[in-house]
Amino acid sequence: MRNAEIADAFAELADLYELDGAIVHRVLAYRNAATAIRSSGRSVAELAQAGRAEELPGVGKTIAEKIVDLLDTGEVPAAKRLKEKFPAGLVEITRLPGFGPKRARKLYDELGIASLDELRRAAETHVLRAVPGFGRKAEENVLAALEAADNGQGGRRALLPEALGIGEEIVAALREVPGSDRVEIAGSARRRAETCKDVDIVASAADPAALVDALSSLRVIAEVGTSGEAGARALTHSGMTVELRIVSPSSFGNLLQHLTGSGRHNELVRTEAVRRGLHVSEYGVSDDAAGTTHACATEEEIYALVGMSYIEPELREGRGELEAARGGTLPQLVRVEELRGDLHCHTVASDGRNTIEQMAAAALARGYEYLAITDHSATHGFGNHVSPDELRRQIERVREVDAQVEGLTLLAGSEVNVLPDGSLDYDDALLAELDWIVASLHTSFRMGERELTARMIHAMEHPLVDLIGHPTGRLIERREPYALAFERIVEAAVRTGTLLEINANPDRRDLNEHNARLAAESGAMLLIDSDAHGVNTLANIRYGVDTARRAWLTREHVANTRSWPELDALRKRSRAQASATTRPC
DNA sequence: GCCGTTTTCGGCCCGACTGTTTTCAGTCG
Repeated sequence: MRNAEIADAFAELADLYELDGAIVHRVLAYRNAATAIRSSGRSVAELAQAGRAEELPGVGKTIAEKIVDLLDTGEVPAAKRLKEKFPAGLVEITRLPGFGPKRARKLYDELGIASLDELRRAAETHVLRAVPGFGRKAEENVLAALEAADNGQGGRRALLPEALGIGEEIVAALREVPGSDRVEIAGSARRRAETCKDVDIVASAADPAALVDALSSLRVIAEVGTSGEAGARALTHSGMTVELRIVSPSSFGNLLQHLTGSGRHNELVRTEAVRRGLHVSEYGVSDDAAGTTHACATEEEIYALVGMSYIEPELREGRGELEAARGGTLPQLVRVEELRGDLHCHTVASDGRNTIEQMAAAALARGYEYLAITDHSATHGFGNHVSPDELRRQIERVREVDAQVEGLTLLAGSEVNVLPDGSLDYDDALLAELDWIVASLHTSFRMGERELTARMIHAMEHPLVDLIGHPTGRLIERREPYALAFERIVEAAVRTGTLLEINANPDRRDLNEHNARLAAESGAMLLIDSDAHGVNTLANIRYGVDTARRAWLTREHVANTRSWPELDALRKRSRAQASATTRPC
């Protein structure tokens, strides 16, 4: 059973306990456990079966036992009992905006409402307002929320580039407004999460009204809802909510920290503060003993007050960053400027939009020292495969351009398909002519875990495969990862010296932050690539760096922070040669 | 239900908003 499935089961159990009236802290304990399970890079099923689930933060004896029950029987016994007690539609009602377990439960007890349809009817016929605590407005809100849900609105999460694009445009415009002081993106976009529900912007300004005016006149903004001195809430034409909050410069740091989150991170910071007799809020850090409140212009001041070094936004997820910040062991996160080359991109030879020359020029303009041209291979369908003869000609063209271009090492590579049996779709003699080989899966995803894992490991054992491209095959919000035993893949990567890619395409970001962190901790070497299909998408590399940073990676973990000769020396074909030449006779 | 440089028991972040009620519970981020 996958981590996501186990996490879903415990998140659902939390919902059910909440409906059942359990104390909030117990419910929270289940939610926290679900989050820890979801973000574990290791297989929680394997961990639990080995009796080691309690190693996960927030998982104690009880939940560890329940994980084993779930694995053994396919269901947590407590969840089974509660599902018999509460109809499935009740949980759906708790997810409606404005509804939680208390209000859903009240309608169930008073009116027997157990589904969204029944709720709609009760609102339409004004039966709802007979229940204490519900009135005219509640009925209107129910109907509006149900309509929004029917239209597929509500709950849509944008990929990071969409949210960042909106946020960066707004920030740039607001910084130009006379009297504006500081303007920053906050929220999940600042943490560089894979998806964002809305765009949060924090500002300080001498004239807040001018900022709100400027926001409402921006091209991206369709309408401004509520607005005032403290900020505004607006909607973009694409349907994203933008939240602008304005404070005095003296507490800019407090609001920025508060709105950057994550919720879990803030909760942990505040718990740590309470232990020191302090209370952290969006307005300042108050001191019980002194009876004073310290407003913080910068986030650094807040973290210093609670005894920690500054924590980069990408790490603020409640995954051990507080302990590291207390102990002074936070990683020096890899930066996009540290990448010296890109080793996965496409040209018109397969499905790219630009020529080798154009890609080389664009790589030079980015300041790269090297670029590998890795078009798709012989069996890549979609009418853009590269036959063995075409690959030979492509290698020649790469060599010619390499000779012409100053300051860039151009590598002749290929993104080779891993066939269902784990073999590659060019013969070894041709592969040996290439400087760089990415092996990826593009077909036959629906194999069982055992077969698919063996298939990928077989490819990794090929002496010429340098890198596994987009190793889990997931597409964010669209396609689940392949059924891989990821820890086996990491073991094989370490054993064979095969690099694992963080594919920076923002639809992929594959490896994800959890897998990348596990791989690095296990001693595997990672590499960040754009997988660009044109000159414009080389810049996508930033999203791969975002994932790497969220995975706690330093430049040491990322192979392409090295020069090409250094990287060349550490890959497995060089190591094999080295061990062959130093072997005693 | 989890957890411990206060604790193996007794805590567990903080504040705004909403709709309802008349002082606040529930929801949200």
